[in-house]
Amino acid sequence: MDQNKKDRLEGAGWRVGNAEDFLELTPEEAAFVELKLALARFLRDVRVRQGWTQAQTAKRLGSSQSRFAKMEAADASVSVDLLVKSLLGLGATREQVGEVIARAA
Amino acid sequence: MDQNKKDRLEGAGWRVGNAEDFLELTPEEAAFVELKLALARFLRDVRVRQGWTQAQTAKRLGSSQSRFAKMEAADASVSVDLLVKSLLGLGATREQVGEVIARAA
DNA sequence: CAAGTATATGTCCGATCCGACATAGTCGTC
DNA sequence: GACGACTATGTCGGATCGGACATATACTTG
Repeated sequence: MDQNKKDRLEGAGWRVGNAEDFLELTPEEAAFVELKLALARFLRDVRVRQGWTQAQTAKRLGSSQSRFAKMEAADASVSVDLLVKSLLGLGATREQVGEVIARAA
Repeated sequence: MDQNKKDRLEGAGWRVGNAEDFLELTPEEAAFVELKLALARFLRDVRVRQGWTQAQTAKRLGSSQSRFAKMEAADASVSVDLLVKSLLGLGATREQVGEVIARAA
């Protein structure tokens, strides 16, 4: 968010910050959430790059469209285990998974 | 294992391979196990480097010595979530976690 | 706008996970 | 070899996860 918009919102009575501030996460919790989000984004990238639907991809993994949607959304009910297993199941390498975790925004 | 030893064992009627062969894991499953083992080793490194016992470290994390032992052993009852959360809780960064996953043996 | 296709959200329940406790094994010191 | 400190293993009950289903929302096409 640019500074202008931030100022305007705060001028209008809004408090502006990141998820860490808003949800009052500890730094570790924030890092964990970021890590999950990075994996979720990567999962979507892998799927979209192949031109697959969520339903198709879920079937490949022996899962359901709804759960796969939650994976891509980094839903609270989705574990890092599931994200990593799914990525590996779609052909991503351990190296790629590590890179995504290490370097993602 | 060097080739000599491998030959001797196989000559004696042993089949020699890695965990993947022995347990008949798929490549994805093998990669997932390796990933867990890498995190478990890193967790032990972090603890030992600080000169802490398992009990001390577990207490810091709000867990128990027995569970922490299982973490370091990459026990089947330990999730990647728990390993990652524990590492972050001990001060490791997301970048370090990613590097360990990407580059570990 | 109806129908079709894709994605998102809420809920259920069986499966798995995790902290805790008990106890067993390991190692060094006396 | 008894003791103490540390680590490993087995088990249990409560908590969380995950596949499935139902349903909602969003977009496209005729």
